[in-house]
Amino acid sequence: MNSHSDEEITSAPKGNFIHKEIDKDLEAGKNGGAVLTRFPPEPNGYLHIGHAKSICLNFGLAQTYKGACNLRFDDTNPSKEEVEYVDSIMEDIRWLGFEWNGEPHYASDYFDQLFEWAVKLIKAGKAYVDDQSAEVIASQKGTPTQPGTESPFRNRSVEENLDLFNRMKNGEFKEGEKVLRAKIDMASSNMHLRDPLMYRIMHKAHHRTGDKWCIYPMYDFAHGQSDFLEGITHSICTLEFEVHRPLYNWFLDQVIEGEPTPERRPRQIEFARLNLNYTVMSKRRLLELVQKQIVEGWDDPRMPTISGLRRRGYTAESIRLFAERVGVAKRDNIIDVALLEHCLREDLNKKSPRVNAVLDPVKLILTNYPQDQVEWMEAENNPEDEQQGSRTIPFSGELYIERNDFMEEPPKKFFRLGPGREVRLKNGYIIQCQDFKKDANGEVEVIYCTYDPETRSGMPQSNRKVKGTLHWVSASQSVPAEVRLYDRLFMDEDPSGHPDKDFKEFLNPDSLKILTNCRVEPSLKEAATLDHFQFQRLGYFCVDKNSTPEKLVFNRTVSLKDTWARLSK
RNA sequence: UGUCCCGUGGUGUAAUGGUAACACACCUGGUUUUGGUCCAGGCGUUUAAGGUUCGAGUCCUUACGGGACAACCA
Repeated sequence: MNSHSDEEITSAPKGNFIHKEIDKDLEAGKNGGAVLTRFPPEPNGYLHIGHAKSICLNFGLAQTYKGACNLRFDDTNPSKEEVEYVDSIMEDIRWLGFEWNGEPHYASDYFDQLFEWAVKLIKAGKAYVDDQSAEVIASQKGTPTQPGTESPFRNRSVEENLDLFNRMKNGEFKEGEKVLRAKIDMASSNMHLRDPLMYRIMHKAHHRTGDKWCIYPMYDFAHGQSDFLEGITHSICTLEFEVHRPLYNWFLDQVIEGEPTPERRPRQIEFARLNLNYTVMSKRRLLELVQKQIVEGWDDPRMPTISGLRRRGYTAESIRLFAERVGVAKRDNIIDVALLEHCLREDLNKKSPRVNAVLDPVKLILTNYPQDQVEWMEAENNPEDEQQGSRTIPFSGELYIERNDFMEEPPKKFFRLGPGREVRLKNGYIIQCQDFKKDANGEVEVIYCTYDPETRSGMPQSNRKVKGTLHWVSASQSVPAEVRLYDRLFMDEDPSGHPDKDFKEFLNPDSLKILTNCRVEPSLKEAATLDHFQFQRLGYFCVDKNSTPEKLVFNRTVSLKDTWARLSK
């Protein structure tokens, strides 16, 4: 009878503190029960994993409350912003699996309205034009512990302010000559309330409004009002804007004053931004990596950008899962990148086919295998998912195995090949090492083994227990490939914790290793760009965007959890 | 020295004032034709001290610790 409310109770999401705040607002009947969030990037760089957290939060909130989420470009500073960034941001959001509400919005859409509101503040005696230089204004601001002093221009008449502001707009002044400030309280304990700047002069073309404007609003004068104009109900941002909230509300109060009570009034809620160990997240630093060509570009697979992660082989699902697992709170946090990697493995484990590849090949000859014989062995594509079926792979008397799968003098816990030892070749036969040959440098050149014909995979005798199982490819049927092993870019756990130092000190010299002699099974010839695979026992790989049918290139997305690596440590 | 925010295992996130839970990491063991996956178990009594209460991670006070704020950036 009352199944509706039962359902609501049982299906109620756990929810973070933001859900609770929204629930409170809803219960109080605010905003007519609407929930409209927004994701407001400044188009001055590419989106990174930290933005992904914010995107998942804002769009996720919209989904759970059956509301919507706007995309708004916070483009109030033409000196930093470019169309390239606008495009990449939209692509990345879509790739993550989200669709914004209607058309994208731009703070620059509201320049006319903001100008009018500025005039309104001037007329109300709440804003004034200041002729002083940036340095003088800064020195009058005081410090967090000492009050500021008032500008000598603070008490200009409304008429003079109006005239000056219009002339600012009309381009009569040079950059830095004048600014418009809000008249609040130079003694406030909150620095942001000490007559903050509303407009500055910039004789720069804007990527959308062109040369129409030469004065541009500051973030504080644009953001809250943009939220208000769009009908945003919950304006979710990161912790550093906490001290801006009184100003956010102050501007809204001024703008609304004298108007009928608005249907919706936006409310700013702050949460702690994402930090990942071994990872630099600041846009300034990432831009530096790109400009100094320490990385190939914004989508370099070592970058924490969404496009970099994508090229590295991260799936959108894994990033959404990660965003869910890191949670949302107000505590400063440093998430272990191992969690990100875990989320990826969890997703890739169930969807990526297992294939054979040998990264560092050494030849293995089966001395008792019929010459020129080729057998096609059946191999499951994914033991985690029968639906993915199976394929056949060529087996012959001349194979390649991984160089480090053979040891001349194996230590105790080494389960793989050594003189006299037996191992299974995955999907093949059990073999025994009889002999090996070294080259002039003392490197193992060829390993000679015998195979046991009764132990072919699937045969009755094949159940015999052996300690190890190796992956392999047939020497003549396998195809050459280049494999790029990416590691973390920084060695320091907290590279952003040393703001004064040149971060080059913390770069990991092994962040990229290019292996050119790899061999992969023939089925990979037809691999499509960005498809991901689990290379048996080696990790998850994807085809790099620069790969061609003539030259296969793979990126290592993430390694398998490697117990042997830990044992040998 | 001011204002604001935050203190729960190694790392994160939970817990109508009522037995501290989940995930990652780590450690043990089991299954396995991947040293993967999967399964089972182990690892904290909530920064400290007071107070309110039958009962406090949760409320109050103080201390201590961490963070933010002094761009014509967002």
